[in-house]
Amino acid sequence: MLDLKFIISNLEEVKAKTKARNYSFDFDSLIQKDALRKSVINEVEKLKADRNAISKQVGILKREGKDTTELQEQVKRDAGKMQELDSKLAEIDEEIRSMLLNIPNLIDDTTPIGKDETENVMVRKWGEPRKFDFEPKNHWDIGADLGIIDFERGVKIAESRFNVLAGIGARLDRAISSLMLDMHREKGYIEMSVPYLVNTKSMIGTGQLPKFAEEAYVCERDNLYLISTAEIPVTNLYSDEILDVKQLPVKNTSLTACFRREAGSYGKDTKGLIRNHQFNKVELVKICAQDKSVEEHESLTHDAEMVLQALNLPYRVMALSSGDLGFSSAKTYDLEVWLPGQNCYREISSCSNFKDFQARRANIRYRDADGKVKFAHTLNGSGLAVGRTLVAVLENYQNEDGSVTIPEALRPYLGGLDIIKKG
RNA sequence: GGAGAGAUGGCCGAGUAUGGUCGAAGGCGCUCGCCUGCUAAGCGAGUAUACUGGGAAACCGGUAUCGAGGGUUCGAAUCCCUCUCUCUCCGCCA
Repeated sequence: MLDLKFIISNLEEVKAKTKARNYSFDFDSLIQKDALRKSVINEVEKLKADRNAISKQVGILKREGKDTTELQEQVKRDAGKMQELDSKLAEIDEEIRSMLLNIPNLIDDTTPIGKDETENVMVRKWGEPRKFDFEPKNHWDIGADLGIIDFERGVKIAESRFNVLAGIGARLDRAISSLMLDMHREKGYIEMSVPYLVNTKSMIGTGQLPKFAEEAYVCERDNLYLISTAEIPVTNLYSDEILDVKQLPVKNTSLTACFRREAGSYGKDTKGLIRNHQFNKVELVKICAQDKSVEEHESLTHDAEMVLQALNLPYRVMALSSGDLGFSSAKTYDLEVWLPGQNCYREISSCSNFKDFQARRANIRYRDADGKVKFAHTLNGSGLAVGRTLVAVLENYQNEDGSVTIPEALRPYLGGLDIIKKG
């Protein structure tokens, strides 16, 4: 959520930056509403000031045993008017809030301007794609052949885009998660185990609601939502709290299942593990002081990259262009891992700096060294998507005979196992 | 699921019977100053937020906020209603 005063005093900048992300918003009606709001406030507060003064007078006179009937009558005359204005004001406030909740974050000045993902900018590249002397297979073929991914039964017990990992597949998934959590813990992140169901307030806090309601699974009866990312519970852990600047930065990591309806993506990535309704992800979340988020964003991205390096998976870092940027983010780096089976780089992590956008919604603040209470900056990134990492391992480490070599870094988590073979 | 208790500032906690001088005692914490050869202790002062009007600003005024929403009243932390959440006991259960 943007600060209304900031919008008003920097209207042209806000309009331009909103347009840069292909968003249209009627700022003029927001400005009008705000003007209306101020005039109503003026009117009603004048009435209330009078009322309060008279009431105080009544109290004093009563104690002296004097008659106050006339004063009381005087206040009664304005009671209806006050109530009317109060409810009008409440209505206007609600309208303004709902408008504000639907305005995306301002893009950071270093975010490249571009119409969509084709204009994302590569920041750096790590590792060289392996040269195969055979035709590399897709992970769904590798997984099915090895009997470690069971797509049919996933569909049977749930619906399409659900899958089952079996045997070494399940263990590999767990090994990858453990490696990630251990690496992050060594970097000072605190591991958190959090609810997978959250309330509406939390969904609004991080920006999933009200705008993206169709993306979320809902438990209507209990008014709870399945999380689409650990960002939601882990960031909202600090909602309505005032942290001390000495506690910052808060650095948390959390492994959760993530649930996404993937509405509107029918036909895309229907095969394999790339776009499932449920997947595991290790998330990194930071809460920091306002002047620290730029460097914290860089280091968070670096922390996510280290997992790919530990697994020796080639990747590139892309700065998302304004047109591809998520609603709440000011700046995002996507990590894209090389997938030889599909002969392309695919997103495996998204590291974003939200600045104070989420903090305003979730009311996450801190007391700075100067004693002032300020909105914190929030950041998060996948570190990494576990399912997609599994995909990358299968495709990059596949052998001609259909077996898959286990990356060195994962072997300690698999009792020293170094290769997955058929049968 | 049944019965009961509760929700007050950064935190703890009084106030609720008897509505008014309560933005709210006291304590802790924090900030500044003093003091002590360091540390601790001690002494003094200060210490909510949002909105809004005026002002270049420092600042000054107003309104709101004691879980949320509504009601009674000239006036509500305090009385009434609804809701949410938390805790305790019982039941059930991984």
